[in-house]
Amino acid sequence: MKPAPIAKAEMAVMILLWKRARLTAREIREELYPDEGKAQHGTVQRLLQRLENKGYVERDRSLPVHFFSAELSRETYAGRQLESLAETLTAGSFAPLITHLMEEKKISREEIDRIRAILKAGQEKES
Amino acid sequence: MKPAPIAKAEMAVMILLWKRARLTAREIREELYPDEGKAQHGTVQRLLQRLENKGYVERDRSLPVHFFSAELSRETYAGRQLESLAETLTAGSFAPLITHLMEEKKISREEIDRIRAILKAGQEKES
DNA sequence: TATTACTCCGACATCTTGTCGTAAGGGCGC
DNA sequence: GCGCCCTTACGACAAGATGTCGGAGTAATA
Repeated sequence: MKPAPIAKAEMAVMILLWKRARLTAREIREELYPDEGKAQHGTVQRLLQRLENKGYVERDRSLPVHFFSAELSRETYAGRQLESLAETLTAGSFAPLITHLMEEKKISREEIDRIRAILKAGQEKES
Repeated sequence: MKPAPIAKAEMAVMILLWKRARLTAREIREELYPDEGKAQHGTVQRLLQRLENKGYVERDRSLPVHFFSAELSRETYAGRQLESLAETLTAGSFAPLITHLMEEKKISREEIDRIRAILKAGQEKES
């Protein structure tokens, strides 16, 4: 069972929910479709429903007006994507990915410092 | 213009071409569809054509039987995917992605060592 | 009760994807 | 030249994903 993908419009909803949790459908609609033209209510409800089915969004039904929160954290999602990327491209290892980013100078000096610190800390805790 | 995605069957072709360059359509078909049932020739040609249109595969037409090679390198593709991932999820920075991998122990000790070495080398060359 | 707001879900149009079938062309042996 | 085989080029299509509405049902509110 590979993880269900998150489509473009769905991702917009997730990103919103990662920023501010416990939103109503109305709030989400106002954020995503500020034009406020037609009845995009249904659209947002649909997206939320699909995300709920995928288990990525949690719906609080205790009130007639539901509240929505992200069930899948941004970190978990990012991790899964990275793993899947590494799996298809580099037999599951991450070093080659980072190597290329380094060579292309896509990582800033500050980023490198931070990552090194993270790795060092993680390694020391292991021992 | 966002980079055109590589679909599943197309990816299989790319992975093959990343392994061994300059293949004919026939060789690719034999590799991907060993069943050798019907006329999947057309399928492979289609995939190759689409990949060529996307600029990911190069076609050598100098002989009546064409030779195909990957135009997009695995590394470049991986880099783009990582960047796009970082862009949507972490405002373009990579440290949070790696942080989570560390916490989830998804990176082996050996990987960490290798990555640290890479980062260190890159940093020193910079100075 | 009339109004308003919300949820639920069927329905579609559009795209993408994987797949075939077939037309067209080139080389080769007869 | 003719037929045969292999290849390329490409139209077509079914299935699935996606984004979007609209309308039915329902609950609170006036």
